[in-house]
Amino acid sequence: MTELAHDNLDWLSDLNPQQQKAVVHGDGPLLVVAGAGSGKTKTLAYRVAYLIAKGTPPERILLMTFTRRASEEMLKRAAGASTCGAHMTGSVWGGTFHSMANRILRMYSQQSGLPSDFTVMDEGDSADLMNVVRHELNLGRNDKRFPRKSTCLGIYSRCVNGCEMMEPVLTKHYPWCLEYKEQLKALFSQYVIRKQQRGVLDYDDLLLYWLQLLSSDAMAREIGGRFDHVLVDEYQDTNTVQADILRGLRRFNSNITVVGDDAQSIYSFRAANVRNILDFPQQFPGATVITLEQNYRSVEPILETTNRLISQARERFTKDLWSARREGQRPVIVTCRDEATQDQFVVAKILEHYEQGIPLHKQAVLFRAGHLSDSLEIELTRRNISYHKYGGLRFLEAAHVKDLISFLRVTENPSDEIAWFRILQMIEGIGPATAAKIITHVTKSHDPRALKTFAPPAAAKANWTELGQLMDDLVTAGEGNPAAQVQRIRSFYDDIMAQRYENAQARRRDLEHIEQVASGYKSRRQLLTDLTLDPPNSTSDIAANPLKDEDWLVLSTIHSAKGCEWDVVYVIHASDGCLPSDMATDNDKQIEEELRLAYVAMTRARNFLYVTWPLRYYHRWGSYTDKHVYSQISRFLNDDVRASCELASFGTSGYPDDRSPMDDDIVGRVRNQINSMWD
DNA sequence: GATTAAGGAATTTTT
DNA sequence: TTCCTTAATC
Repeated sequence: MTELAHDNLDWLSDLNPQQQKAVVHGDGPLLVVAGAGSGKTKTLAYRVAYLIAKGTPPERILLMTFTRRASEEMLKRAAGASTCGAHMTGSVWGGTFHSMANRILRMYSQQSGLPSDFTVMDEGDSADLMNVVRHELNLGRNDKRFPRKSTCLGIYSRCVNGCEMMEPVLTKHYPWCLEYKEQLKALFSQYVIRKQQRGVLDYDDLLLYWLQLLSSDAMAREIGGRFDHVLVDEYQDTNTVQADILRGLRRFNSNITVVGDDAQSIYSFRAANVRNILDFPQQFPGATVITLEQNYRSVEPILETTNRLISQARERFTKDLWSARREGQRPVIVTCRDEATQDQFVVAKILEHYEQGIPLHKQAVLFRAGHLSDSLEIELTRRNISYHKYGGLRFLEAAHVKDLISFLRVTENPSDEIAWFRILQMIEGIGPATAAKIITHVTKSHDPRALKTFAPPAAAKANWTELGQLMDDLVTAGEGNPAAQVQRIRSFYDDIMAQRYENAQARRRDLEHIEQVASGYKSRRQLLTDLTLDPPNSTSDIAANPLKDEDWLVLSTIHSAKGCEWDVVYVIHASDGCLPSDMATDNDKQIEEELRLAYVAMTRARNFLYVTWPLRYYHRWGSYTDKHVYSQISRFLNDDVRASCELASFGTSGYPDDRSPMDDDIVGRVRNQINSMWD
């Protein structure tokens, strides 16, 4: 490493030999297979710092991560590690695939055939638009079994993200929809046209348009040529379109670094494809593969258990991980009498560790699905233990929040019909039919102020002028100062909200939070983009900061816990049916993903790991009886795994049974290719 | 054409 | 229980 010495790269000595090799890798494709807790973030951060130190201008580096927070975190570490400083890493292109697509498509909107003011729909809006089109096409009129809107969108999304035809997608994932194949094709084809007419994109379109743009040599040269190095984190969770985008970006330069762990691939429901990481060496010929196997996170006994757990998987890159942290408590598997007992156990342990000096925010409770923490949350509230919940039902999906945002959206893009629908239906006396008429009227002039020139039905007169005035004010306010616009909207919307929904007080607080968030933005467009592409993932994230220095416990879905670590981890509801989820036991592939999910959950623990499962589940509805079913322990906690753990029970007597731009043609081509997918 | 009432179906993970 | 669609009424 003579080279390092004369460049004063002393800070590299922080790394182990494998990490160092990855960091100083020269040109050409590089795959870093990084086991859980093996210093993956550090390695990627240091590589960014190294590239900059070696003279790559930061704005010529593209760093793609799973969340924006992850990229901010990484760049902060890069700045801290090296001598290059924060001012350098500040200009690295960092973010998610979707936010990067948004940025690129804004720059090249003309070449993509998109209006410059296009807006991005979230999933709910996309499903609503799908539904509008479905009714217009008269599909499944009197057919109760026609797939529901979210299922339709799910099928569409799978086809797009997995680059697969309808037939195999339906056969594999939606066999009960096979008989609707032709109707779905017609629906999707019209859905695509409708989005183009309205200047809206769904999540999938962001990737799809980006990929199509790169299919032209000229654009691939132009866009790919902006970056000397492309780095991708969590590569095991990318889908086929994303892998194709990377290949498109690297057609004329092979500097690409991907980091991931095939044992932690947990997003196949979003069409993520483990093959991307397994086949990387074939897809990018000449790739160097480096494996990181030393775990810095967990104590040895925890690692012993998680190694045994993941050994049940069939195809893997990674070998077993080893830890230098020898001493430690073995994981504890706790059988509880029922859910309430499980809550009692978890709370008691949390307090016990807290007394021992581990603050709440260094402890986390993990679970498979958002609702599985409902009863625990009630218990925590009762005991006055504050917590932040990540994942599960999201803030932006609440009706009143979507209502408010709709006003911003139509101001930004007056053709956004789903947003208009929401707004217009709020007005007393306007239903779907009148709303549709108004939308046609407003869309014609592409100006929200055109509302005033529409004669409303008599029943709607009262609020009509007020709404017109609001739209006037919003247009006049222009691009800037979105917080003031939110405030103006609230003055109109507050009464409507109070009338339409219950607990207006709580909802009002939500809207205040939005205003607070908006105050951090200079442009309305940027605010809207971030709200849809990078939504706050904990309700308390967006809360004003009165509780800022208070200590809080973390509750999280396993998916949202990816990449995190805590001193103490509680994995609750480790019973068959919850983990693996009943919804995902149709085939081996799904079950194997559930296994990886269990692995991700358990490898988040540094010092203490508790895996709990309730023996009885009471029926949720029909609380008048005490009917219950017995559950069995998760099939993943087999004899081998259990042999490495302590077994305990709580509230039960004894341990139960085991059974337990250059190319004018691009515009047309992109459009044609996207449209022809459904012919 | 809008609103409300009643009946029926379903129930994960997230950009 | 909740969400969503459909049918009946205003």
